Amino acid sequence: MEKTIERLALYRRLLKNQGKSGLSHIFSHQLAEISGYSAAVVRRDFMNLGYYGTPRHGYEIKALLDCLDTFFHKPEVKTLILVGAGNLGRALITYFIKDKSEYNLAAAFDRDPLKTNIKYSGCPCHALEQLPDVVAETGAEVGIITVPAEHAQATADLLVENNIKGILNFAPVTLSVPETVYVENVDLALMLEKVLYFALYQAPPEEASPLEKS
Amino acid sequence: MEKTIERLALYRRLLKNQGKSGLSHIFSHQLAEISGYSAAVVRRDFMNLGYYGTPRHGYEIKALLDCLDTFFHKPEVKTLILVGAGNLGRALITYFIKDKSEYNLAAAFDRDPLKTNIKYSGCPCHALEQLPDVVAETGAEVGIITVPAEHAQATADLLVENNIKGILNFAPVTLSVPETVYVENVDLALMLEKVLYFALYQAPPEEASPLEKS
DNA sequence: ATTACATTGTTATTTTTTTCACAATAAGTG
DNA sequence: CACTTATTGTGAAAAAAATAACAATGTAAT
Repeated sequence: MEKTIERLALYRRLLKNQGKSGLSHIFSHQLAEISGYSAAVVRRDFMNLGYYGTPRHGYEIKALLDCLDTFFHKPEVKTLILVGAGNLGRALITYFIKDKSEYNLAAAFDRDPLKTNIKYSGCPCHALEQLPDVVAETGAEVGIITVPAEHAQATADLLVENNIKGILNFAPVTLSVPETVYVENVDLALMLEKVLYFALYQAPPEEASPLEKS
Repeated sequence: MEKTIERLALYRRLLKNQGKSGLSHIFSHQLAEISGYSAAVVRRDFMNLGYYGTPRHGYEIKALLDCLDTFFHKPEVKTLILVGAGNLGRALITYFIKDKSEYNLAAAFDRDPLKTNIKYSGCPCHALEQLPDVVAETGAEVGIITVPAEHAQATADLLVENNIKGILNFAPVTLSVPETVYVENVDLALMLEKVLYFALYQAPPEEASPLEKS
């Protein structure tokens, strides 16, 4: 159900934006249109979620949103930390600090003294040594890694030692962590490589390719 | 074969780094270890690629890399552009400009005059109006979108008009483009949401969950 | 009421991806 | 040269995901 959960998070955001348009209901094919998936996938996802619409009227946006919020435990605001205040790290601080109501980016960390004891977009950046204390005080449970590749594993180890349960990893490294810790890798170079491949060397939807079974 | 191609790009990078260690051969289980996939997946991927190893010796790294380079058309250096020189955009410029040998990030663009006619990490940033000329001159084929959500579709339209064939989109918006254009979405907020969900509300590998079929 | 029908919920099918399992292979050993 | 063994290549099975198809539903129109 991993794919379904990814899409549910997307639907939730789309519906929150859509809410502003004043409509009270939405059809599976409309959500399909704006999400880029098919109507059948949308209906199946809601079936898995356990939310039911009505024929002719579709899904009631408000109730559906409540259901999605419950699914994602949404009144709870979870606390995050970020390690690595380089260019990408600082950009992500700015990116995530905006969503105050959804997450609480409590602090950033860096090993470089020149980057610490400063606030970036209002988020305090501490020395790495302070990570255990800050995690203990703030109750942070999820960490974002934006350190250079060579320090990524050590950073992950530090996070794991301090009871972080989930990691969003931007370092181009396969992290080794206990299986109780969830890691999601965001490998920018590989994503670009994929775009290059499919955009330039692959016929549009599904035509001939070197890998095709003949 | 989409998943296979994603992994092939990863193997390629791992092997390039591994190359420094001086070893001439590698086993499927070793590559599995460092890539985080299984040995069976690695072998099947190479089978699909059409590269064959030898029992007892495994895969010859140099020849395998040559094969992967060919697959990804690697002597060719493809030209990229980036639209949206905000925090994230500038961070990505720094990120991608390093890989001179793999890609050529020719230029960035922004609608804000304060951000244009400057170089970021050596990459010139122009006004949006100059995009058609710059694309024509540089032959850029792939674009990176890092503009705010409300301008993302207009940016995509502009890229498409100028014959861009692939887009790496960081705006939290489902872009609508002709199906001859390949779009890869990188939705940071959704990825964080996924980590939160699986890290905090989901038993480690595959245990009970609200979505589980009972 | 009755009818028509747009839309849902769900089953069945197909496709894609992963896992399993093992015969085939070739390198080293005695 | 025969024997052992680690490893590959791949068929077959399983699992996951997407697609197709359609009966059930309930709304609205007549």
